[in-house]
Amino acid sequence: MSELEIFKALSNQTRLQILYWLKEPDKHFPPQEHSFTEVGICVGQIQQKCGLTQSTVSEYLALLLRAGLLQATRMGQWTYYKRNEEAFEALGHFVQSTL
Amino acid sequence: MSELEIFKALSNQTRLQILYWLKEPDKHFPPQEHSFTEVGICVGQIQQKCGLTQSTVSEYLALLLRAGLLQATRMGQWTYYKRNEEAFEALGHFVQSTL
DNA sequence: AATATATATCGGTTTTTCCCGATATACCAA
DNA sequence: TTGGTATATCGGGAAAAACCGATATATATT
Repeated sequence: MSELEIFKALSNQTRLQILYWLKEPDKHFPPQEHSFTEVGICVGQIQQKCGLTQSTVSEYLALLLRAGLLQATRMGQWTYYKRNEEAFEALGHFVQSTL
Repeated sequence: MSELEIFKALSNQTRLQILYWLKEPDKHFPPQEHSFTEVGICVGQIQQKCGLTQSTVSEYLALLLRAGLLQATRMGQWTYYKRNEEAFEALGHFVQSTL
Protein backbone atom coordinates (compact mmCIF):
# COMPACT_ATOMS: atom_id res chain seq x y z
CA MET A 1 0.00 0.00 0.00
CA SER A 2 1.29 3.45 -0.84
CA GLU A 3 2.41 5.97 1.74
CA LEU A 4 -0.34 8.28 0.53
CA GLU A 5 -2.96 5.69 1.45
CA ILE A 6 -1.30 5.19 4.82
CA PHE A 7 -1.37 8.91 5.57
CA LYS A 8 -5.02 9.05 4.53
CA ALA A 9 -5.78 6.20 6.88
CA LEU A 10 -4.08 8.14 9.68
CA SER A 11 -6.02 11.34 8.92
CA ASN A 12 -8.89 10.64 11.26
CA GLN A 13 -9.05 11.10 15.01
CA THR A 14 -11.10 7.96 15.63
CA ARG A 15 -8.76 5.78 13.61
CA LEU A 16 -5.74 7.17 15.45
CA GLN A 17 -7.56 6.42 18.69
CA ILE A 18 -8.17 2.83 17.63
CA LEU A 19 -4.50 2.35 16.82
CA TYR A 20 -3.62 3.80 20.23
CA TRP A 21 -5.96 1.37 22.00
CA LEU A 22 -4.61 -1.58 20.04
CA LYS A 23 -1.06 -0.66 21.05
CA GLU A 24 -1.81 -1.86 24.58
CA PRO A 25 -4.94 -3.99 24.34
CA ASP A 26 -4.79 -5.26 27.92
CA LYS A 27 -4.98 -1.68 29.20
CA HIS A 28 -8.00 -0.74 27.14
CA PHE A 29 -10.11 -3.85 26.67
CA PRO A 30 -11.63 -6.40 29.03
CA PRO A 31 -10.14 -9.91 29.29
CA GLN A 32 -11.06 -12.32 26.53
CA GLU A 33 -10.68 -15.95 25.64
CA HIS A 34 -7.96 -15.50 23.03
CA SER A 35 -4.55 -13.90 23.49
CA PHE A 36 -4.47 -10.18 22.78
CA THR A 37 -1.08 -10.33 21.15
CA GLU A 38 -1.94 -13.34 19.03
CA VAL A 39 -5.26 -12.40 17.50
CA GLY A 40 -6.06 -8.87 18.69
CA ILE A 41 -9.47 -7.43 19.52
CA CYS A 42 -12.80 -8.13 17.91
CA VAL A 43 -14.82 -5.48 16.10
CA GLY A 44 -17.55 -5.27 18.71
CA GLN A 45 -15.16 -4.37 21.53
CA ILE A 46 -13.58 -1.64 19.47
CA GLN A 47 -16.95 -0.31 18.40
CA GLN A 48 -18.12 0.01 22.00
CA LYS A 49 -15.18 2.23 22.88
CA CYS A 50 -15.55 4.33 19.73
CA GLY A 51 -19.17 5.19 20.22
CA LEU A 52 -19.68 5.10 16.46
CA THR A 53 -21.94 2.64 14.67
CA GLN A 54 -20.92 -0.89 13.85
CA SER A 55 -20.82 -0.22 10.13
CA THR A 56 -18.55 2.77 10.50
CA VAL A 57 -16.10 0.98 12.76
CA SER A 58 -16.07 -2.03 10.48
CA GLU A 59 -15.21 0.24 7.56
CA TYR A 60 -12.48 2.00 9.52
CA LEU A 61 -10.89 -1.30 10.44
CA ALA A 62 -11.08 -2.49 6.85
CA LEU A 63 -9.46 0.75 5.74
CA LEU A 64 -6.61 0.40 8.25
CA LEU A 65 -6.23 -3.20 7.13
CA ARG A 66 -5.97 -2.19 3.47
CA ALA A 67 -3.36 0.39 4.43
CA GLY A 68 -1.35 -2.43 5.98
CA LEU A 69 -1.46 -0.99 9.48
CA LEU A 70 -3.62 -3.79 10.89
CA GLN A 71 -3.86 -7.56 10.58
CA ALA A 72 -7.11 -9.49 10.76
CA THR A 73 -7.88 -12.98 11.99
CA ARG A 74 -11.29 -14.55 11.55
CA MET A 75 -12.25 -16.89 14.40
CA GLY A 76 -15.75 -18.22 14.32
CA GLN A 77 -18.14 -15.34 13.97
CA TRP A 78 -15.58 -12.85 15.22
CA THR A 79 -12.90 -10.95 13.36
CA TYR A 80 -9.96 -9.97 15.51
CA TYR A 81 -7.81 -7.04 14.54
CA LYS A 82 -4.32 -6.27 15.79
CA ARG A 83 -1.60 -3.85 14.83
CA ASN A 84 1.00 -4.75 12.22
CA GLU A 85 3.98 -3.36 14.09
CA GLU A 86 6.28 -3.92 11.14
CA ALA A 87 4.23 -1.44 9.15
CA PHE A 88 4.67 1.21 11.82
CA GLU A 89 8.39 0.64 11.96
CA ALA A 90 8.61 0.83 8.20
CA LEU A 91 6.55 4.00 8.15
CA GLY A 92 8.70 5.63 10.83
CA HIS A 93 11.78 4.74 8.84
CA PHE A 94 10.22 6.13 5.69
CA VAL A 95 9.38 9.41 7.38
CA GLN A 96 12.89 9.74 8.77
CA SER A 97 14.79 8.90 5.63
CA THR A 98 12.66 9.27 2.53
CA LEU A 99 9.76 11.64 3.10
CA MET B 1 0.53 21.29 15.56
CA SER B 2 -1.19 17.99 16.24
CA GLU B 3 -0.20 14.73 14.59
CA LEU B 4 -3.67 14.54 13.09
CA GLU B 5 -3.12 17.82 11.28
CA ILE B 6 0.27 16.61 10.10
CA PHE B 7 -1.20 13.41 8.67
CA LYS B 8 -3.93 15.42 6.97
CA ALA B 9 -1.28 17.65 5.44
CA LEU B 10 0.48 14.53 4.14
CA SER B 11 -2.72 13.08 2.65
CA ASN B 12 -2.33 14.64 -0.75
CA GLN B 13 -0.16 13.52 -3.63
CA THR B 14 0.78 17.02 -4.72
CA ARG B 15 1.83 18.06 -1.23
CA LEU B 16 3.94 14.91 -0.87
CA GLN B 17 5.52 15.77 -4.20
CA ILE B 18 6.35 19.29 -3.04
CA LEU B 19 8.03 17.94 0.09
CA TYR B 20 10.01 15.55 -2.09
CA TRP B 21 11.21 18.36 -4.35
CA LEU B 22 12.14 20.53 -1.38
CA LYS B 23 14.24 17.71 0.06
CA GLU B 24 16.83 18.30 -2.69
CA PRO B 25 16.09 21.73 -4.12
CA ASP B 26 19.21 21.91 -6.28
CA LYS B 27 18.11 18.77 -8.13
CA HIS B 28 14.63 20.03 -8.88
CA PHE B 29 14.80 23.80 -9.21
CA PRO B 30 16.88 26.18 -11.33
CA PRO B 31 19.66 28.22 -9.74
CA GLN B 32 18.57 31.29 -7.83
CA GLU B 33 20.07 34.29 -6.10
CA HIS B 34 19.55 33.08 -2.56
CA SER B 35 20.86 29.89 -0.98
CA PHE B 36 18.49 26.93 -1.30
CA THR B 37 19.29 25.64 2.15
CA GLU B 38 18.98 29.03 3.80
CA VAL B 39 15.69 30.34 2.48
CA GLY B 40 14.23 27.59 0.30
CA ILE B 41 12.22 27.99 -2.89
CA CYS B 42 9.72 30.66 -3.81
CA VAL B 43 6.06 29.92 -4.47
CA GLY B 44 6.24 30.58 -8.19
CA GLN B 45 8.94 27.98 -8.80
CA ILE B 46 6.98 25.36 -6.91
CA GLN B 47 3.80 26.28 -8.70
CA GLN B 48 5.39 25.83 -12.11
CA LYS B 49 6.42 22.26 -11.30
CA CYS B 50 3.02 21.41 -9.79
CA GLY B 51 0.96 22.47 -12.75
CA LEU B 52 -1.78 23.65 -10.39
CA THR B 53 -2.90 27.25 -10.06
CA GLN B 54 -1.06 29.82 -7.98
CA SER B 55 -3.85 30.04 -5.42
CA THR B 56 -3.94 26.31 -4.85
CA VAL B 57 -0.19 26.01 -4.43
CA SER B 58 -0.14 28.99 -2.09
CA GLU B 59 -2.82 27.34 0.04
CA TYR B 60 -0.95 24.03 0.07
CA LEU B 61 2.23 25.71 1.21
CA ALA B 62 0.35 27.59 3.93
CA LEU B 63 -1.19 24.29 5.04
CA LEU B 64 2.18 22.56 5.23
CA LEU B 65 3.50 25.58 7.11
CA ARG B 66 0.68 25.43 9.66
CA ALA B 67 1.37 21.72 10.12
CA GLY B 68 4.94 22.65 10.99
CA LEU B 69 6.47 20.75 8.09
CA LEU B 70 7.71 23.87 6.29
CA GLN B 71 9.34 27.16 7.22
CA ALA B 72 8.71 30.41 5.37
CA THR B 73 10.91 33.42 4.78
CA ARG B 74 9.61 36.58 3.20
CA MET B 75 12.21 38.38 1.08
CA GLY B 76 10.97 41.32 -0.89
CA GLN B 77 7.99 40.25 -2.90
CA TRP B 78 8.90 36.59 -2.65
CA THR B 79 8.09 34.05 0.01
CA TYR B 80 10.60 31.23 0.21
CA TYR B 81 9.59 27.90 1.66
CA LYS B 82 11.91 25.19 2.92
CA ARG B 83 11.47 21.98 4.85
CA ASN B 84 11.57 21.96 8.62
CA GLU B 85 13.69 18.84 8.96
CA GLU B 86 13.26 18.77 12.72
CA ALA B 87 9.55 18.23 12.21
CA PHE B 88 10.19 15.22 9.99
CA GLU B 89 12.58 13.72 12.49
CA ALA B 90 10.09 14.29 15.28
CA LEU B 91 7.31 12.76 13.21
CA GLY B 92 9.39 9.71 12.38
CA HIS B 93 10.18 9.28 16.05
CA PHE B 94 6.52 9.66 16.92
CA VAL B 95 5.50 7.01 14.42
CA GLN B 96 8.15 4.60 15.72
CA SER B 97 7.51 5.03 19.41
CA THR B 98 4.11 6.54 20.11
CA LEU B 99 1.70 5.96 17.24
C1' DA C 1 1.60 58.34 -7.64
C1' DA C 2 1.10 54.71 -11.03
C1' DT C 3 2.35 50.31 -12.70
C1' DA C 4 4.07 45.67 -12.41
C1' DT C 5 5.04 41.38 -10.08
C1' DA C 6 4.59 37.86 -6.24
C1' DT C 7 1.79 35.99 -2.95
C1' DA C 8 -2.39 35.54 -0.08
C1' DT C 9 -7.21 35.34 0.52
C1' DC C 10 -12.10 34.85 -0.85
C1' DG C 11 -16.22 32.62 -3.00
C1' DG C 12 -17.76 28.81 -5.33
C1' DT C 13 -18.04 24.07 -7.77
C1' DT C 14 -16.67 19.37 -7.79
C1' DT C 15 -14.86 15.47 -5.47
C1' DT C 16 -13.89 12.95 -1.43
C1' DT C 17 -14.53 11.67 3.32
C1' DC C 18 -17.42 10.89 7.33
C1' DC C 19 -20.82 8.54 9.29
C1' DC C 20 -25.33 6.69 9.36
C1' DG C 21 -29.32 3.10 8.76
C1' DA C 22 -30.58 -0.84 6.24
C1' DT C 23 -29.37 -5.04 4.48
C1' DA C 24 -26.41 -8.94 3.21
C1' DT C 25 -23.25 -12.50 4.55
C1' DA C 26 -20.95 -15.68 7.66
C1' DC C 27 -20.98 -18.55 11.42
C1' DC C 28 -23.00 -20.92 15.44
C1' DA C 29 -26.55 -23.30 18.18
C1' DA C 30 -30.82 -25.58 18.83
C1' DT D 1 -33.94 -25.77 9.11
C1' DT D 2 -34.74 -21.87 11.98
C1' DG D 3 -33.16 -18.31 14.62
C1' DG D 4 -29.48 -15.56 16.82
C1' DT D 5 -25.15 -13.02 16.82
C1' DA D 6 -20.95 -10.83 14.55
C1' DT D 7 -19.22 -8.60 10.76
C1' DA D 8 -19.26 -6.69 6.04
C1' DT D 9 -21.29 -4.16 2.44
C1' DC D 10 -24.48 -0.90 0.23
C1' DG D 11 -26.83 3.62 -0.52
C1' DG D 12 -27.07 8.10 0.85
C1' DG D 13 -26.94 12.79 3.35
C1' DA D 14 -23.78 16.01 5.53
C1' DA D 15 -19.29 17.82 6.08
C1' DA D 16 -14.65 18.54 4.53
C1' DA D 17 -11.07 18.79 1.03
C1' DA D 18 -9.55 19.78 -3.67
C1' DC D 19 -9.09 22.65 -6.69
C1' DC D 20 -10.33 26.97 -9.56
C1' DG D 21 -10.90 32.14 -10.99
C1' DA D 22 -11.21 36.61 -9.19
C1' DT D 23 -9.54 39.82 -6.18
C1' DA D 24 -6.85 41.78 -2.36
C1' DT D 25 -2.44 42.77 -0.35
C1' DA D 26 2.52 43.53 -0.24
C1' DT D 27 6.60 44.93 -2.31
C1' DA D 28 9.45 46.98 -5.95
C1' DT D 29 10.19 50.15 -9.86
C1' DT D 30 9.67 54.22 -12.49
